[in-house]
Amino acid sequence: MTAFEIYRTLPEQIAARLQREVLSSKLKPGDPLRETDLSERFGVSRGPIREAFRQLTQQGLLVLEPNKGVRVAQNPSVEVRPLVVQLRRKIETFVLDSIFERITADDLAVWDDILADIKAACESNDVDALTEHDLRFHQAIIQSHDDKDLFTLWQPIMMRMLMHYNRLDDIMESYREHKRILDAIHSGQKAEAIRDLEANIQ
Amino acid sequence: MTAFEIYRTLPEQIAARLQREVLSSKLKPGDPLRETDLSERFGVSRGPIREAFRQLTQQGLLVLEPNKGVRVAQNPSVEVRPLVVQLRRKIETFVLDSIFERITADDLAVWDDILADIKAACESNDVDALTEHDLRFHQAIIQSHDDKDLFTLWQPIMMRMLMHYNRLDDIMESYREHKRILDAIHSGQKAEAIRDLEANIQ
DNA sequence: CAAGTGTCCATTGTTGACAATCTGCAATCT
DNA sequence: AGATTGCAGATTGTCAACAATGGACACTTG
Repeated sequence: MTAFEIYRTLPEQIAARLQREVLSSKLKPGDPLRETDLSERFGVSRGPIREAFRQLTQQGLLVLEPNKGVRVAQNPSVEVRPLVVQLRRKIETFVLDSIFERITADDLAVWDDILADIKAACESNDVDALTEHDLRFHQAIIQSHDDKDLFTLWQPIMMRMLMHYNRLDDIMESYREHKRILDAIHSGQKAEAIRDLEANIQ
Repeated sequence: MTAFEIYRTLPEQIAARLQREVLSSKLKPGDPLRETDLSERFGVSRGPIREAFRQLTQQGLLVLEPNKGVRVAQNPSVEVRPLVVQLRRKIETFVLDSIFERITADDLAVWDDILADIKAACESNDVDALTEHDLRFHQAIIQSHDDKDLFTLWQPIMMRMLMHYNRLDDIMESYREHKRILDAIHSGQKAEAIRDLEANIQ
C-alpha cells in the first residue's frame, strides 16, 4: 500500500477500505469476499486479509462461515431494528451524561470540525460521505469516555444501523440534528443535549 | 475427536478452552498470552492461535495491542456496570418476549437439561461450572431467536458480566432464579417469565 | 549524572507453500 | 428420470520460515 500511514497496521488499513465499501453499498449483502482476490488487489498475502475479515466480522459487517469464507452481512431484520435503536440510545446517552462536565475545549473543537464535514456532505448531497462523518461524530463522543469497553460494545450496534442509512427525506436534516446537539453542549445544557442526541438516533 | 463434534474448527476449540480459563480466573486480568507458548501447548502453529485470539477479542475477554500481543481484559469499571446490566436485560427480555409463543417442547427440554446442570453445579458448590452453565442457559435462549445478529450483539455484553461473577452470597439462589424462569415459561406466564428473567440479570 | 543512543532478544507481523474442505458437474446406478 | 457417487477446480485452513517491531539494558555523550 502507498503513502499515507494513518492506520498503523496493514489489516486496519484494509478493514477501513472494505468498511467503506460495505457502508456505501458498493459491496452488497450476500456478496462473497475471496481472500485471494483481495490479497492480489491490495498487494499483500492472505494473512492480513484474514485479519481484516476478522475485524469486520466483529463489527457485524461481514459474516463468516467455516471453510466457506465471508460474505457481506444481511441488513438487520425489521423486527430487531427498534431494539438496536434503543441499545444505541442507551449507550450514547449514558456516555454523554457521564462525560458532560468533563468535556474540554479540545473535544468540542474536534466535534465542530466533524460537524463541518457533515455540513459539507449534506450540502453536496453526498450520502456516503455523510455516513462516514456521522459515524466519526458519534464515535468521537463514545471514545471520549475513558472506558474502552463502551466503544467495543457500541461499534457493532452502530454498524447495524449504518447498514441501511435511508432514514431522512431531506439530507440536510442530519446536519441540523447534529448541530443542535453541539449547540446544546456549547451552552452547557445537558438535558437538552441528551434529548437532541436521542432524537438523532432513530 | 470424540463422538461429540461440538466445535468444528481448531481456533474455536482453542478459543473455548481459553474462554473457560479466563472466566474461571485461571487467567487473570492483565495476564499476557504468548502465541508461541500456546501454539506449543495446543500442538498447532501460531495461525489458529491468532484466530482464537481474534474471537476472544471480539467477545471482550482479551484486548489486543498491535505489535504487543494480547492480554486478559480488565474487569468492567463500576461506573459502566449498571449500563451493561441494562443492555443485557433489554436484549434478553426482547428475545423472550419475541419468541415466547413459538417456544417448542424441544426448546424446553434443552433448557431443562441445562437447569439440571446448574442445579448440580450449585449443589457441589462449583462456581466455575455454574458460570459455564449459566452462560449456556442464557445463550440457548438468545440463540432460539432467528436473528443471528442478536447473539453477536449480546455475547460481548454477557462476557463483561461474567468476568466478575461474585454477586451471590448463596450460590443455590442462582438455581432458584433460573428455575423460576423456566417454571413460568412452562406454565405459559409470559409477563412473569420476563420479570423473573430480569431479576436474574444483575 | 541525566539524557539520549545503540544493540540484542523476545515477540508479533507477514509471507508462500502445502493440506483439507467445499461446490458443481458429469458419470453411474436403480 | 431421479438419486447417488466420484472426480476436478476453486477456496479456505494450517504450517514453518523469515521480516519487522518493541522493550530492556548497557553504553556513550554533554
